[in-house]
Amino acid sequence: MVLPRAAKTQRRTRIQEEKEERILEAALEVFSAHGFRGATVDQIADVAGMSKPNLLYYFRTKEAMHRALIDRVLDTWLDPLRAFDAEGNPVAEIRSYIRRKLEMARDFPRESRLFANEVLQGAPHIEDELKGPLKELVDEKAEVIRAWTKAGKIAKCDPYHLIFAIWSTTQHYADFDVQVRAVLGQGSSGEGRFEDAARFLERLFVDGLQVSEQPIS
Amino acid sequence: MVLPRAAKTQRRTRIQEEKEERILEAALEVFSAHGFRGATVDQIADVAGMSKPNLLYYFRTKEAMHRALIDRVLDTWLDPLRAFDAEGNPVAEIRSYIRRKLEMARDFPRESRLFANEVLQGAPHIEDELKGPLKELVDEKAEVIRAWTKAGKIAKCDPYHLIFAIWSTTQHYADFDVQVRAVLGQGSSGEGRFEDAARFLERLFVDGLQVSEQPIS
DNA sequence: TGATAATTTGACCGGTTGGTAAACATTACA
DNA sequence: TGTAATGTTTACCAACCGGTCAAATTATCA
Repeated sequence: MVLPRAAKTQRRTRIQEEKEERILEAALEVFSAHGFRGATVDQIADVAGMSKPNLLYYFRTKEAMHRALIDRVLDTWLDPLRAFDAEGNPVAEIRSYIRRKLEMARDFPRESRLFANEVLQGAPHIEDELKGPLKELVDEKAEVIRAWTKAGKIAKCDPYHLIFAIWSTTQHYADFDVQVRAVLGQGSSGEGRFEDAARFLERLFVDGLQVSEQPIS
Repeated sequence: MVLPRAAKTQRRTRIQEEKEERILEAALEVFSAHGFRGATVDQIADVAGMSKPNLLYYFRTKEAMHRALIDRVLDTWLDPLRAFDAEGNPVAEIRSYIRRKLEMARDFPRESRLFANEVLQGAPHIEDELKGPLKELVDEKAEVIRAWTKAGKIAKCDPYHLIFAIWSTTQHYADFDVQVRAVLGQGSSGEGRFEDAARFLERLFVDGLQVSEQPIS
């Protein structure tokens, strides 16, 4: 047989799982760094440590690899938003969401850039995911937030733009990492960056910039 | 002479200025939509309405075009931050900066995406600009903000992360436009999006999410 | 073990890409 | 007007890219 391929076999061989794993890891590395068009199959094969035809034995096309990668990563990427709890304390929930998102920007910057690259260029490969599962999840959580504002538990605000603001501020530290580093300079290049960001963002979202304490004098 | 090129001639001919203008406009369109690597010279030539060799007569290489485009756009892109006035009212200055940045995201989304694409992929072509002029400008304005916090005019906060937060939240509406549209759905597809965002962001940065008025009941 | 299926590889292909060479056309200007 | 500089085009190239193919190698299991 010349075309068993992963898709046709009922059970995954040990070797299949291992190789597909290695390929997707390499694909994440390359796609996140160069975008879909900027990435080359040779590059991915090289990072995965196998020949190009061998790689194409497991994923027929570059698009198939990208699709498989998106499918695998999207779910875990949305986990923090799913954890948003309608029953919890509003301010604590938002604070916790910010913290989780920031941790993901720190620990999984490649995943963040994978989506950023895609969305930035018009989301040609993930339009359905955006309009489908993503929108539904956001709609659901926006309703939770709206209930909180109506109950007077947090300040009245547009829940969608609140979510956008949390996304953008946290993912900024993954997507625009080089810029953040360039501006902060060598001094703050360690992990302290994320702790400072966490402190700032928690305060921003909870208190805003209005003076909350009187100056010491 | 076979190599007069723009660089060699002392004075720019009328025709040179016109063509270079058209080329940079087309380059902005294509680079911002596909990134440096994703853009092709043929595409740019097509959008500019001229043949590829003709285009390469004015800019020797794809890189030269990109470089010229960056140089031209970066200055105006940083204008809002330059307008940040140390003598003004702190809260009013920040509010005004947010508004300007949001207007730029609305009116010049291509410029925003041009930089976003570049930075996202590690800023291989603008590293010097980031570490040089950008960092210096940010350092200067951060000092202004720090003075405000020390004087107790606004809440104590890290000025760098404040600037990052304003950048990310405002540019989000340009860079991640398709995602914003997908999540908001058809209903809010008009310009109202930006007015809502402006209202939300002003409130967020000034007041935070803490309840500032008692619920009506 | 032997045969069958699964995996891997080198050679290759057609299309695209950034860029060039040189002939041709147009403009500027003495 | 004539001519030299400037601008434009057609044809082309070498490198690269996604993907194929058939042969070779390795794993599976009766």
